[in-house]
Amino acid sequence: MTELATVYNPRQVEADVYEAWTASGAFNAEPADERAAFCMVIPPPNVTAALHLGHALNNTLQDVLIRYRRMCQYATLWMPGCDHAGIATQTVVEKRILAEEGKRRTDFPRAEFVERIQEWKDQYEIRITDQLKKMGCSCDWRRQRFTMDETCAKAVRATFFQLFADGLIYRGKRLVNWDPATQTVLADDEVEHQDVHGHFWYLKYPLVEPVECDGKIIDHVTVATTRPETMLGDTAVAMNPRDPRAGALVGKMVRLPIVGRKIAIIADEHVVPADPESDDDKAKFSTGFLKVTPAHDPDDYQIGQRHDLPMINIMAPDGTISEAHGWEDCNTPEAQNLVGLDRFEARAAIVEWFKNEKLLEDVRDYTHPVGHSYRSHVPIEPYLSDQWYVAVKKQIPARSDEGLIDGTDVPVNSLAGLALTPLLDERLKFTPERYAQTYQTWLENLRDWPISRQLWWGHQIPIWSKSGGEQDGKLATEVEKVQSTVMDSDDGPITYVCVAPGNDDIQQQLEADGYQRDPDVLDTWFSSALWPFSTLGWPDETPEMKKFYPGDVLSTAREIITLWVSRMVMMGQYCVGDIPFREVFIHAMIQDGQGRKMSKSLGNGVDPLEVIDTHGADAMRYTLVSMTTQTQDVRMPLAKMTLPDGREVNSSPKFDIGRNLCNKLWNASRFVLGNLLRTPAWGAIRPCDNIADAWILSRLNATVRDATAAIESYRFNDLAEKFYHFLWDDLCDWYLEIAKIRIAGGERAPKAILAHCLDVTLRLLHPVMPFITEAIWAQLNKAVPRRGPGDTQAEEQLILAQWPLADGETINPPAEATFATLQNIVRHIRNVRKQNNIPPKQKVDVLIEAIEGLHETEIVTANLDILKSLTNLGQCSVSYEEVIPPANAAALVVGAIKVYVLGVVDKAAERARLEKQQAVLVKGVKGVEGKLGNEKFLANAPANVVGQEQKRLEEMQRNLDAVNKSLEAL
RNA sequence: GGGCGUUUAGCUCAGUUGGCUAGAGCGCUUCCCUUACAAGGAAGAAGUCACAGGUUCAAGUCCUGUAACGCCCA
Repeated sequence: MTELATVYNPRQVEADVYEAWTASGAFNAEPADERAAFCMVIPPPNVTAALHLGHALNNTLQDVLIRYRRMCQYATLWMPGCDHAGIATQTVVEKRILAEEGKRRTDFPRAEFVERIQEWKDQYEIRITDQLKKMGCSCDWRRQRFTMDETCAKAVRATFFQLFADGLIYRGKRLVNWDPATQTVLADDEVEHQDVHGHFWYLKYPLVEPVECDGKIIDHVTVATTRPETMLGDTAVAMNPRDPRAGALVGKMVRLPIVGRKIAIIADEHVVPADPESDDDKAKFSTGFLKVTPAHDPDDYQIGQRHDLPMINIMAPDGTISEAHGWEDCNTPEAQNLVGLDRFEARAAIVEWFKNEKLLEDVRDYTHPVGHSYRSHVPIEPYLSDQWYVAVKKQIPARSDEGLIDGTDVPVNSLAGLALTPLLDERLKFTPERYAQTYQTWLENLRDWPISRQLWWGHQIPIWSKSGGEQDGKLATEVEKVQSTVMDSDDGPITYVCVAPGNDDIQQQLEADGYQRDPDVLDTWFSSALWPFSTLGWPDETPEMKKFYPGDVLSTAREIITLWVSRMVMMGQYCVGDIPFREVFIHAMIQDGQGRKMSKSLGNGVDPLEVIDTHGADAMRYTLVSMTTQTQDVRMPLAKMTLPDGREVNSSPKFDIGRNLCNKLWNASRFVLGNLLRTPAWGAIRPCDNIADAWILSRLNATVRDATAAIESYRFNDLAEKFYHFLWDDLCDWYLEIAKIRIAGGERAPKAILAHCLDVTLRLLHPVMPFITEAIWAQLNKAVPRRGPGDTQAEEQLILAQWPLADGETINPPAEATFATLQNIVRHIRNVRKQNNIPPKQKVDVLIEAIEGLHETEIVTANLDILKSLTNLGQCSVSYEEVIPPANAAALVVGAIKVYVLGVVDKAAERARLEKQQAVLVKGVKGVEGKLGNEKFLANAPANVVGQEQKRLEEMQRNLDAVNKSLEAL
């Protein structure tokens, strides 16, 4: 077989094979296909950056699933595409333009800047697509989508309009997670909590009039705070009503330093009384008095709501102190001095002021978690801001059931309820199951979803507004195209109009009438949530929607369960009326060799294309699949490797596993292909007649059975392990070696068995290792187009071939047990040879003592040639009489068979070998005897376990006797 | 603070409903370039299953607690 090189070279194979798949349309999904559908959507990678190893893992697993289903003859669709990733992409491009051109976003007209981001997107979309293709991903590329393309945009507009019409979208002034660096609001889950080493500052607030309390005159109260700068916006001081001082103090007034504002002392349960001995930091550091800043702290906001306190915003959106955003009593010179300072500068200045005024009572170190922007990494500022929200726990109009989901405050017919119900009904399943809890807890505690983002890159919010409350008559007539509402604001009533997609004329009319479009864009997850059906053409009733929705499986990482999975289910239910997938598979996170997240800043990232360069795509895929266990993290020790072209890249020796397996498969195939001349038809052979044939076919079918079960239950590592073991240990180490001997002896049956085994192996490995298997398949088709039961013509392309079906009748445990006897004899003889330092090339003679008529005996006598060849024997005779152990012979016992290896001269070595065995056996016998002597064991253990132990004891005893005899004979 | 995960051979990890004389790959030792493969073959060595209790005839596996590391949520 000269056509195949002795070492597998993926570079020579991968591009051509991928091209062949594309050319034959193997990836294409057709809605008219009458077979059952199987559909997955790719979790759209962000166009922000190229794919990393985590993407490689996720997309490999998806490709395994889709290829498996394709081979099971489903009408498969794997929908590809990318996500515009609003804030991330805009930030990256802004940084780059600033670095390269020294220009800021605001130096460009909006359309022009968006155009620049678009260029970035185009470039990375191509790069990402290329990466996926190199990995072998079998997506239907004709259908590739982008979350901001026209099709997806239409779905976004339609969904937004429907939500608006249902009253589920509202504008609210709320405390939001504000990122002063990127100047946008973030959702709760976009905030990362990090421990920060900070301080508690103890500030004295003077009472307007001193108060007598417990016989002492009090002229001030002391509040403890980690954020002194917010004191400018304080509108109360709160204390716990059970505090003994509450009677004297609640209702009294305090004069706020710097500002001079008079604020009241109020009573609220939320305040933790001071307790220096407490383990709880809140009590330990508390003074019993809490400054209340409703506009700058979520807890204070709640207190403000309860006590109807004013909310004073003292900051500008960029995080500087400002009197222009709701702070009206900024009159004192001290306060004016602070205006314009950054929040952290203001903090220092205020602490300094308190110190100088002798109003700083104490400073204590304090480490506490602080929310940071997942994007800019600056501390989040709780900020009062107007934003659009989606009401997630509001009853959806025109839906009859108004109850709550048991044990929650989630209405069945709210968006959260729509996402939660399928999980509780078990229509939606997570693998591993534990992640269902994450999903459920999230939804049960869900708060309204802020969807506006102060960005330019994204879906601009389709709302036009004009101040004034007069309802335009025109607007009320066409409710299918236009919906409007009037809301109050600080500046009086404002009319908001939402326009359905495809009504440019109405939009133009509105703008002519003085309406202005909201400049903000939608949260990226809004469009991502629609991905499973926007990509299929919803809201139009396309053939794709009919055929492929709902989809089947979503494969993704755990950190995305709340951000994305929950919202897809929510919107799928709301928009289409069904869940977007039945199963969610959550894969592990790949860490580096030290258990750290892979990241650019640590320099421990791995580019899948570089792994493909060092090891090949199939090797990468196999290794990733074999690492996919049910745990949540896997480690990938990294190593620098040098490519033939001199580039030094990050890769990992772990990928050697896959590369070695590819090479093994390649060479085993070379051997098989080189031995297929005059292969008999399957119908012409009798595989049951030969123990090795019966054995390998049993192993083959058991492997098919186990591998299928593994893939069906997402046990990817199991899948990998099963076929690895079959290919390497069973097929190559044993069957191939035996086939060599038999073929050399003129037998032709092994050729048919080999062809069939290779055929099924290729099918089995194909989803994981598509390139190499497809390449070998083509060669096998040339050599033996008909192979295996039925002798039918093999499919032209492996990618479209039938997944193998395990034939239960061929799985043959007795044959496997019998073959194991042969294997054991071989292993024992080899062991004796090695332990006695017999050179590999030196033949040794063997005398076998067997009991006539036993099945084992027949098998051994029928396969003496194989035995001789596998262990390099000279003479090999069989005796049915008891043999007197010859001198210089090593004795072995395998079941009822005794083997004497003759002429073993190294007495010391042989004694060592026997004594070691003896020790193991003595220990084993003791252990089992103990068990069998225990009445409770006999009474309680199931009969088969007891029987098994008895059998084991007999066998060990027999072996021990033989070893003892041999030792004596020495 | 709440939830989750991990701890098994030098390294990376398996170990389904308890039945184990605890497995794999890499690495290690010894031998072999045998006409599929040295990215290979053969034979080996190597583990107090984190720790402490408990349940059971039987615990790596179940229960309780402890410790270390990590992740998510507040």
